[in-house]
Amino acid sequence: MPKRLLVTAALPYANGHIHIGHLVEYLMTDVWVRYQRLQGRQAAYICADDTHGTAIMMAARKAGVPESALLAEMSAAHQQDFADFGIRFDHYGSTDSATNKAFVYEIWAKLRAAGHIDQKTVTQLYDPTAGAFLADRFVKGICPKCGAPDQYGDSCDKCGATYEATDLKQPKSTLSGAVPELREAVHAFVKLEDFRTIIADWVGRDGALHPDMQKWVRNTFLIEGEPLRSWDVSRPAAYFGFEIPDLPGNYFYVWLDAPFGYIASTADWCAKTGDTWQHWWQGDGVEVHHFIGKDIAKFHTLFWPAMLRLAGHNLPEKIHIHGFLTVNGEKMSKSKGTFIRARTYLDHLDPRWLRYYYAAKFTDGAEDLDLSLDEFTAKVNADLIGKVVNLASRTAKFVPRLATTYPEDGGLFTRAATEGTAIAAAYDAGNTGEAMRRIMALADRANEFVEKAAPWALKKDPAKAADLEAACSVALNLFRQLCVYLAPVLPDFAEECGRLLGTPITRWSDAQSPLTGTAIAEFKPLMNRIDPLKVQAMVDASKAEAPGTPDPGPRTPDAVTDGPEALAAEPLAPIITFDDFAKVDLRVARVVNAEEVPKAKKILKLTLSLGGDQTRTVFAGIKTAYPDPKPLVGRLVVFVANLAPRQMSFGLSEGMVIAAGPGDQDIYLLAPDSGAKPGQRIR
RNA sequence: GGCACUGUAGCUCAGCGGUUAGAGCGGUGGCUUCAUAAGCCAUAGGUCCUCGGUUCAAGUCCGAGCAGUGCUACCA
Repeated sequence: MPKRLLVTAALPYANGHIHIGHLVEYLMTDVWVRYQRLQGRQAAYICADDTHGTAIMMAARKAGVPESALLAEMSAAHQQDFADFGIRFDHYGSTDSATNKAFVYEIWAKLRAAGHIDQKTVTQLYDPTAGAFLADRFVKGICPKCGAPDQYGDSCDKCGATYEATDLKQPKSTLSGAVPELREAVHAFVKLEDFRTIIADWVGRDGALHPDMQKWVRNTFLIEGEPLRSWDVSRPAAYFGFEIPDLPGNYFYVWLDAPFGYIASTADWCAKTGDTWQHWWQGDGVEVHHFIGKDIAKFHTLFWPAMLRLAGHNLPEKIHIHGFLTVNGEKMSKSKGTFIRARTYLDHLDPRWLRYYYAAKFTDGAEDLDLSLDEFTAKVNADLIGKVVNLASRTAKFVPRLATTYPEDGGLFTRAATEGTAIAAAYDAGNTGEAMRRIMALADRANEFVEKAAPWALKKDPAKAADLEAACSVALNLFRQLCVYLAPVLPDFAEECGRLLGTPITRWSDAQSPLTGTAIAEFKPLMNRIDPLKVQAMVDASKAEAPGTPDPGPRTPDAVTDGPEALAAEPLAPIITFDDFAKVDLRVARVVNAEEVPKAKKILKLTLSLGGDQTRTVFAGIKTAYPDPKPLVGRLVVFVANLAPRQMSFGLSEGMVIAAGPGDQDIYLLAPDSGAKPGQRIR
């Protein structure tokens, strides 16, 4: 007996617009849900905006509006973007709802009652200007171990030391730039170890996770002899979220309430339809399927099964985990115009093209998926236009109706009907790419048939009218099969095919028997081919949207408009005295040797000359930006000469070189103008 | 360094113990001109990363190594 399916996609954060990376997940889920429905299964597709947390709070403050205003606007934008890509949710809710609050309060009561909560006083940095405690990522300062500046509050990016944010030297809030002060606060922790067996059993359940992800969870968290780390689920005010009932002034961490948004959104939907949420989350008749990206696997594979079990709900039947999107083989890049918002795509291109291209790339694994814009153009044009649409386009207008008995076709239709089983299995498993390959193979065979039957030749000979009708009836029925198989990906192909052949496509089994005798309506173009110029226009528009990235090319100084992002990302530090500054001895130095360090991904070993026979060795974390050390040799750099030496696993580092930029590829060494001599002091 | 994944035609990938290793795109040559310059046929192109092992038989299983990717560690 078929089970009902409750399907969710991850809840997009209300702090930004949907982009083509998000769409991987919502399209993957949409295709799967549509497939299941074609098979006659009852499926609910539930989503919502994820609304809580510090980031939303700060965005609202910056905009000078209440959070609710921000949320309403973003929810509307999200839903419009999804709708325009043909992503059809049964309900799109919000985690900032009374329903969700009730679910969160309920689980909280259960956690308390069962003794799964620990409370510990945590000394944490507090931003008096913003009036908020600072999560690790909102504090920057000097690493207590190695003295590196500009480090986040949890670990040093330079020496790798991990520490508490309170250990940072000269900390400052990235929210306001204020100097944080120490304040004590009680935090609540869920003792995750209490749920170890539940989690391990669920992870081991056949089919719950892809084997690769199963290994990941086991190797990363379920390590023998190591208890699961307790999970800090509370945040002191100010925080945008639900207040904890028995800890006034404290709020639930966003990742506690966000997943309950799946259930709350279901409940809100059920309230409209007269159904009950229990009908979808409890008992034998239903399976829960979550679609998520690999970045949030931890929350869904550890915390969530534990919470669900305690709440008395079903554990997920399967968590479908996908990888990230790359564009042209690289991470999406604002400056290259490959960070493309859903809306920007829609302004230039047909959403069905992306639906098909993504579908052709989906697998059941968590590997990244590449959108090669050239391949995108070629594949959509060749497959959808050249093979599928063309099949109808070249046969539909020759005859007024389909033959009353299905003609002999050499077994083509039957073979394609049989192939439906394999295609269905591929869809079901999430191997949509395989499904697309099989469908296109069928399209190839259908076009071969048309080629041999040559209806355009038969048309010229009135004596062959019966043959003409037969040929077209076969071709159009093969086309219809393709439309059925493609229906989860391209629902409007199926719809248009229904109109063309006078019989709607409503079920997967419509591909099992040919249509006969129906009148053929006028053929209308189903889809246009992709014009590469439009793809380029979309990329150009995305580039233009990217802040602070003027087009390369000749620039005059007054034409440069530098964006505010860099400063906003890291506000100015508190005022210091000249004496403070004078303590830092900056020197011009020449790189006399630069080499890679074995076993270090980010480190280069630099030998700096201060003139004469004075040299210093520095291990600098700049390799990501300067992968080849050779060109560095000979150039002048700015060197912090009186920084305390630091023993590192590679050797002794005697200072540091100064560079700008946030990290990774964006690191820019400073250089004095020509004429400066190694050893000269910089002041 | 740790854990994992990947390495097959120019590109994207399929094949995961069994005949001469496949598809699509791209290349080349031809045919067709019904169709949104679509389609069909033919053809070139491969040490299936390397080295060992198991087996009657290995891209396909095992071991080691190399390379790439992701997470993680190192990163004054």
